[in-house]
Amino acid sequence: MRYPADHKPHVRERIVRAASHRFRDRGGDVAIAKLMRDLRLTHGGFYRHFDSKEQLFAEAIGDGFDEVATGLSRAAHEAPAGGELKAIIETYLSLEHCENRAEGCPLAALAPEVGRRPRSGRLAFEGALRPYVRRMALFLPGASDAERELNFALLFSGMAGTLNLARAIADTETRRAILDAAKRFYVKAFAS
Amino acid sequence: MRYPADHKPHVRERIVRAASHRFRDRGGDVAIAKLMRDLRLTHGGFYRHFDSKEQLFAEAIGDGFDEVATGLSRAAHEAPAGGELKAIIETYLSLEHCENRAEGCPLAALAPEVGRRPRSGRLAFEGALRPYVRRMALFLPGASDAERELNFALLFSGMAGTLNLARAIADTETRRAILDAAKRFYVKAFAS
DNA sequence: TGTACATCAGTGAACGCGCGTTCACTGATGTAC
DNA sequence: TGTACATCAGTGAACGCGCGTTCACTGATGTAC
Repeated sequence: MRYPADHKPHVRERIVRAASHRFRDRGGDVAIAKLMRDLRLTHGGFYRHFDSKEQLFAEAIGDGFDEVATGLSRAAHEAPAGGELKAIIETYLSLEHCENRAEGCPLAALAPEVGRRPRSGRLAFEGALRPYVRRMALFLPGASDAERELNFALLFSGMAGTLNLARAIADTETRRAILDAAKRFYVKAFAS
Repeated sequence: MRYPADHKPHVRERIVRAASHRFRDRGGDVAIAKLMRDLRLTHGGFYRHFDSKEQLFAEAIGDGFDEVATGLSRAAHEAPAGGELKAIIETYLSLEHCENRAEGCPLAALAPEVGRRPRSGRLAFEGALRPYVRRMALFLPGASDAERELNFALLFSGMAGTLNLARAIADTETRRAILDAAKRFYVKAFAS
């Protein structure tokens, strides 16, 4: 082969990673040609790696959840013992997460987008969400897996909604006030 | 004039109303020509009423908040005394609201979309949001306006996030479980 | 009252643009013999 | 070892499509005189 054996999967991974950031930043409004150009490739080659933009979208969401779960897990492990969940909540609701959509939680950035897609797209989303749920559930209260997963749904969907409200507001001080109030609220509700 | 005096504002209102439903249903992905066709008009006439699609978007959001505030206020007034906020929460988190994006809360359907727009778009959003805040704050706990408005931000952004998660999930039973858990959670946190 | 003109909401062709996807081609390297 | 061919990731022109916006035009009715 004219490229090293691991060349193709490596390029594919770069495409997914870049797409993951762009989709979170811009919603569905991502052009294949521009995405490829940023990676010093041309749009024609895209279809050597993916069947369609739709397939890329599904994989990009999975990659995004993985990236965020890793970041939040790190925050938890750096926290003092017993303060893991508090650290996760405060990291999720930080001004930094609010201002960095591209590296942020796909649940916040893309859930409405996914809700508008056909059933196949929603099933792909559920599949991508599952590892995120499992990794975060480790830090959540609850007597059973089912209970912890329901707590994940409540806590993370609530925080995602608050993040979206903060992002839709122009004034930084109002943003900060909302995020801080939400930190207190969710820490009290889930991590006390 | 070749049309009755109130013809133009009446048509304008019909455009905003229809756009409000379509934007909530489909996000930014709304075509002016199709929108006008549904109203038995042609796309050319659109620009007699609006400067741009952007302007329509801003007005449509305001109209959507008004529609939802009216629905939630009605639910509150039909509730037994003392149960107003509980009724609002249970209406917001109902399967019916979940399944009817087009008539649903713009905060859930459009906040991420707005967060991606330039500052002018976010300011327009804040302006459209304000009457919604004021009308809902009437039913919220808090010792001052500021406190009630912060509670609005927490409760409604949280519920919006949960609605978006439920909408992104394919399975109806999982949806219902999440919505029911959220009802209990938010009623306990804000209406007890 | 009658006539000529002005108004303006609505029409539909047209423009320019960007997009997702296809496809014949390139060219560096691997393989067969 | 050397030569002819196969492979296939990547290229870039092209296709077909839908969109936001513009603009010359229509035609019913109001106004000026």
